[in-house]
Amino acid sequence: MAETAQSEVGETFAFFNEIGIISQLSRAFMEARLPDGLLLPHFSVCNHLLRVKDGQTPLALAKAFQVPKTTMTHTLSGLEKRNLVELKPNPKDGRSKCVWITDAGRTFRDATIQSLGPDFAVLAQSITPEELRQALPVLTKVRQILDEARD
Amino acid sequence: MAETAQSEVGETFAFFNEIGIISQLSRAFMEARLPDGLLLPHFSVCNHLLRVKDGQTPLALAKAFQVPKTTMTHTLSGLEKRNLVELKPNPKDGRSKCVWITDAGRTFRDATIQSLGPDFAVLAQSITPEELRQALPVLTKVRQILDEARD
DNA sequence: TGCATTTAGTTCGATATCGCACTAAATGAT
DNA sequence: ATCATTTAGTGCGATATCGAACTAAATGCA
Repeated sequence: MAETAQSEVGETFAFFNEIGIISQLSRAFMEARLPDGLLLPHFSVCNHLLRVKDGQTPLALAKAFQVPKTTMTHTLSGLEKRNLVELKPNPKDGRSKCVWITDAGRTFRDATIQSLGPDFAVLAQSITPEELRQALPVLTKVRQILDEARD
Repeated sequence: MAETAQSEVGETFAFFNEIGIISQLSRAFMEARLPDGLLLPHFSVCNHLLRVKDGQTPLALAKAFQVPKTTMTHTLSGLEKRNLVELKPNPKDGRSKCVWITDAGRTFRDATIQSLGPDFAVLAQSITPEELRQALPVLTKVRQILDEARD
């Protein structure tokens, strides 16, 4: 253990540092395109409901995004207030609910993706989709490791 | 533009999605090791002051971490209250200040890195430093692009 | 020099995030 | 069937984050 090079520790920190800063920057970019009081988590949930599937429970969504369930409750209440999602009772479980996207929610998600076109174009000028695609497996692997280690 | 494949858009989203979740997870891991009311930004600032250099202005730190200056004010006030950093007037500029790490700040940073040893060991079991090192250039490039585009 | 503009930092208000404690329903063991 | 335990979601309080407006100092320009 004492053999673990200091430089490796430093590089690991650097790795997570970059991750954190990119996360912050990309979030700011996205939110600059979103209307009124909607933030990245609102979009992410709508996108997830459409990309993956509808009718999931709030807890399943909280796990998918790795946020505490109270945070998901808050996010969903914001979406519901704007009629972007609908919460119905879960027929399989009386404690639970199911989250369904609405037409307005789909429209919101599509419009947001549209509005990001210019930003993606700028990004694509400097970095190829190949390069991003190349990095993705490592990121996914790191995510899975952290995910499993979270106990 | 219309030629831009849908799949590429999807992959770009996936990329930033992974980034966001890894950021969240790694932050949670770090904060689980930190004492009392100290959070990741507190550690990050101390680490930066030691790794890069001491005596920088709050604004320089805000830019380094890509956070609004009001957020940095808040973070620094937390560090100062615990005597982990010291804020002195900037001799070159009467409006400004310089942030210096204290002995307690150095101790805090070293102890935190120590305490992360086990987590890093777990990580290293599943992914080699080589793999992280491999992904780093892409991340740095993405960060720089976003950074420059931020206007 | 005098004055408009820019810049560094803070204050303040709004709200996102999250831990803790709680309720109600489901599950499991006897 | 009964009752302890677990689980899904919410309410509440603390605090992190951030935008807008403000103050004071520096800068630029006439």
